[in-house]
Amino acid sequence: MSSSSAKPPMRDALVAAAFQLFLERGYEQTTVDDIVALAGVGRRSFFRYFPSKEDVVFPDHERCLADMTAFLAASDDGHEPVQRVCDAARLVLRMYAENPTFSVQRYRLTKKVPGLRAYELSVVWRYERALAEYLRGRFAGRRDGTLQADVIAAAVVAAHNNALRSWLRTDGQGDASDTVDHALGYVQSAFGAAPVPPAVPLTGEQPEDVVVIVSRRGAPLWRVVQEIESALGRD
Amino acid sequence: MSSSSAKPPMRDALVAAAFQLFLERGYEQTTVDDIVALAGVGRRSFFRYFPSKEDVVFPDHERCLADMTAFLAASDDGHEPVQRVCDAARLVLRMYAENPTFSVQRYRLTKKVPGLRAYELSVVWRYERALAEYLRGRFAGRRDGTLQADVIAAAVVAAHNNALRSWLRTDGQGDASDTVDHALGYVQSAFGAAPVPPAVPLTGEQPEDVVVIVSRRGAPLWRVVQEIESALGRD
DNA sequence: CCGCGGAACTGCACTGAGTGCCATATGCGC
DNA sequence: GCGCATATGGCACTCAGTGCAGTTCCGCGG
Repeated sequence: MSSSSAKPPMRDALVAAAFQLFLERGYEQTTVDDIVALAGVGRRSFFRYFPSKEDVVFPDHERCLADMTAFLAASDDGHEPVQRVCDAARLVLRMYAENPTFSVQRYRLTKKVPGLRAYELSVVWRYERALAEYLRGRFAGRRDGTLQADVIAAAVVAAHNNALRSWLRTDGQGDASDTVDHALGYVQSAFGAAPVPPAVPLTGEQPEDVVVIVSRRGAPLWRVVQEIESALGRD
Repeated sequence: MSSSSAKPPMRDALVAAAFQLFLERGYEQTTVDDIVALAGVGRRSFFRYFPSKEDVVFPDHERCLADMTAFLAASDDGHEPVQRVCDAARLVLRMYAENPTFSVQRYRLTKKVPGLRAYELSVVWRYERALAEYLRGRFAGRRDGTLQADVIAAAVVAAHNNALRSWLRTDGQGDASDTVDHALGYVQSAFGAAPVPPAVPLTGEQPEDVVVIVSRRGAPLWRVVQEIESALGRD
């Protein structure tokens, strides 16, 4: 809370002016000079707040990435790693959900402008790296630890983005959390691992190629899957 | 083979001149004027062959992406989808393996220059989209088909990149295929690969809060999950 | 009230990427 | 030779981004 708690109103004015122009005349048709003219400030000030023209479209991702890094750094061994990175991804969703209309406007922009899509990729990549680095640490001893970390981080980000986009396509109606929970649940069911009071796998006297698993109705899916995996003797 | 089989020597000369300068003085310290001066051509010609300065670093990705798209388009229902996208990813690896020293030089460049990393991301993203689009088509009827397509595509790309990078870090020694096969094997084991006879959900006379699912030992995990979901009556 | 130092802001000139337009060359069929 | 298409070169322009110097604003001690 030391570095960036004070809000410069100029920053917000620049963002507002920029989006107004982007929406009415397009991103590439708007020059930085146009933005600063509308905001009534000097051109040089723009680049003091935003290192590039693209940055004004993602004004809060720097802070969000810092939040995510802090969140992951505050983890301990009690946290299930996959669960933890899913929760970290939810931080990003929360940021989007805080300003639905702004997020939807930005979504429409990035969907149309290739340059902004490319920039968004580099932003998302930094989230993904943060998740992967955390997982690498947690999977340190494991065989193929870095491989698993990279793959799981990519899967979490992909699931998150899939859900986020489908929410954005609905103009921010409905509950974004539900969509994302469902998508992340799929990832957890694929890679799942979780510290949980167990469902009970019962392997009775069955024909050799079948396994019977009994689980609670209403139990979370990933938990059921975990039981299946161990009952099937997977690692 | 119609569009781009004839190779303009000028293109290759530009790439050679560019990399010579990039390696001896760095990417950002080299201007396009420097490159065209060394290659002995006009500045305007550079931008005829490469839409941007970054493109000269990835001269063959456009062709490779086209190859991948064609490869996926030539698929039929006999191909197991996950297997197929893994094979498509191997096409990219093959391109890298064709010129190990060039690939290693480029890797060192992209590792150091943020602008090139960002550009590489947008290249990789297009591969990922190609894989995801293919999977979306194959998963068309399936519940959460697009979600699964996006996640699996991301996982395949992440695994491929993980293996590719570790190979590049060894200066291109050893067999890249082995590394990538292993990495992709991990993804296939997580998302299942083989086409399998269906599992049979049996809901007998159980106490009300339990469900019994019988599945084949060795069935792919996603298949089991599907059975579970429908047996639990989820939507 | 005055001066003073620092921080925020502005203006200006400069580099370099990328584009549009037109001129020129080179090749080829006739 | 001519006409024509294509490849290339030259030039001027826009715009993003940077370095530098000047200015305004504000708090603070005298």
